Amino acid sequence: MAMSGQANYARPVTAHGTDRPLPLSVDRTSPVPLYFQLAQQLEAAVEQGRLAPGALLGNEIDLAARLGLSRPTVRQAIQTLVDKGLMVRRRGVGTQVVHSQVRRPLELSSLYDDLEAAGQRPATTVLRTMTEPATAEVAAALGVAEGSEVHLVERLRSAHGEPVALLRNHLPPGLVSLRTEDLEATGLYRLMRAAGITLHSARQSVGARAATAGEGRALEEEAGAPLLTMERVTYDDTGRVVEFGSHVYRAARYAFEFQLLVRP
Amino acid sequence: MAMSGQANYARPVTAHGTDRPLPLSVDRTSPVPLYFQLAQQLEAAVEQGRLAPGALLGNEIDLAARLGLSRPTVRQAIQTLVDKGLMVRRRGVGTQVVHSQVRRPLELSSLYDDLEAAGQRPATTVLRTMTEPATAEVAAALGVAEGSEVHLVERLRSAHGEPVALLRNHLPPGLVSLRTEDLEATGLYRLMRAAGITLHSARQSVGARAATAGEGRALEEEAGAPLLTMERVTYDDTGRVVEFGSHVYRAARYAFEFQLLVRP
DNA sequence: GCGTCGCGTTTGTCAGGACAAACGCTTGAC
DNA sequence: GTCAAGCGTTTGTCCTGACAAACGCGACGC
Repeated sequence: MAMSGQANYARPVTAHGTDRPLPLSVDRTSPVPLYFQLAQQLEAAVEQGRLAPGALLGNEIDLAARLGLSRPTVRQAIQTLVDKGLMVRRRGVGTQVVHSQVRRPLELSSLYDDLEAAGQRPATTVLRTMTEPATAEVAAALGVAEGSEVHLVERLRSAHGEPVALLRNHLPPGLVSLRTEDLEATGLYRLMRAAGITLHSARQSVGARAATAGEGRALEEEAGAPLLTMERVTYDDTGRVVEFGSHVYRAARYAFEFQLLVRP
Repeated sequence: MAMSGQANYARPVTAHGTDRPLPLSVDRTSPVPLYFQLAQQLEAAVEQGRLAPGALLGNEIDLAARLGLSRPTVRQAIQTLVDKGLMVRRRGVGTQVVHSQVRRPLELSSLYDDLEAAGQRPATTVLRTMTEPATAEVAAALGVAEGSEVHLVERLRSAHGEPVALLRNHLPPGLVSLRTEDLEATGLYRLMRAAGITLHSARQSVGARAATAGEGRALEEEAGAPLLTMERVTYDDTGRVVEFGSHVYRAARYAFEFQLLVRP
């Protein structure tokens, strides 16, 4: 490989080890931000293997010149991919694609969406919807006064006709109207989004315990069978608590998978 | 509140509702980046309640002028806090502190560090360290050939004299020297970091199952007792797999807590 | 042979400016 | 009274330019 200079420095972005440069371009007439267009194209290239793991991205200045962009814009695009864990920057070396299967971090997802994405055809049976006075635990989680009225929803989530999870949710009053037909047609999070609530973050606790007799009956397990438990408090973007969920999953049918990144 | 203009627009950063501005300053002689200094001060103010939830941060231009910084630098500082979920930006409104208890996202942490941080005084007993041929499952996780030699470590982790978890780790050969005295004095991740390995990300799966007879004996539970299980594949920053762990936790003694953020 | 120095490369940080888009409030018309 | 338009505010995006710090490699001296 004859190169003019001395050291073997980073070559431009090439497709899978060849010297053919990756086709990258941005559309300035599009309302999509330029940095976002570039980030999407790079991410697609990584996912499709056109940018091999370990491949160097070529320096930011050249990349910017090639695309007719400024360096900050290119940096912003790369930064979003670094934040996702797809790439690593190294001063004096360059930016390279991280080796191997790095999946996306777990999103704030609903079980319904998870199952649907896995092609499992989720179904929901509403067991109860009612309004009741908040217990101490529920009041603390929702940030309301103990004894004040809150909504309770109990649902059984199944996939392929087999029960997967028992879902108990408490909600502060007046946020969403909980109609049984809506709850059985889709997930709770979709209903909230449809009601104009912007979900922001959630605090989860995942543990395990033995099934009670009632849980066993609902989930078609024996009493004492191991269950995976999840408690979640969800906040919207103004910091309000919008939901407190206490869910139990059949251990044989469900596990939480997620990706952790070290914050640099 | 007499203001010159018409609408009640964002006031400057004030301490807890008063009109006393927050003391913010940067040290240009410090090697710490300016944006980082500012981010730290703002984060500390939020944590100490000097910046109340919902408080507006005042517009970026004024803030930059007050600190003698440029707007991009101020934006970079704020952006890190937005990424952490501490603040929310809204165009035409301003940046405000998110309400209430938003904790940090779960870091790629070791059980040892978790317990130590919780003041639990962890102790480790090494049950086995050996080298063995990789099974199909282990080989797939570590990315080595089936049957090639890999290290295996089995440890019992206790807190306050009571067993908490049974830890089985497989490691590719030649990465770290696994001496029993080191393993009992600290956690595996610390040993890796000390060996010059930069941890980058991990893929985890959390589930539940019933304890086997052997697990029951080790953890002082009965066979069939519910256990929390965690499998983890850890990568360093070059994408190498550095560890594959299969851990079981006593359900009564441990749960995973973490914070999820919605990616905008 | 081997370690050290220097140099070029590349990313990290920071400045200052400009225009566009979203938001909330006020004003005005009906 | 109610709804629409207008306007100022604030963040979002993008540009150009500059210097500093870390890294890897070759060249040099021993």
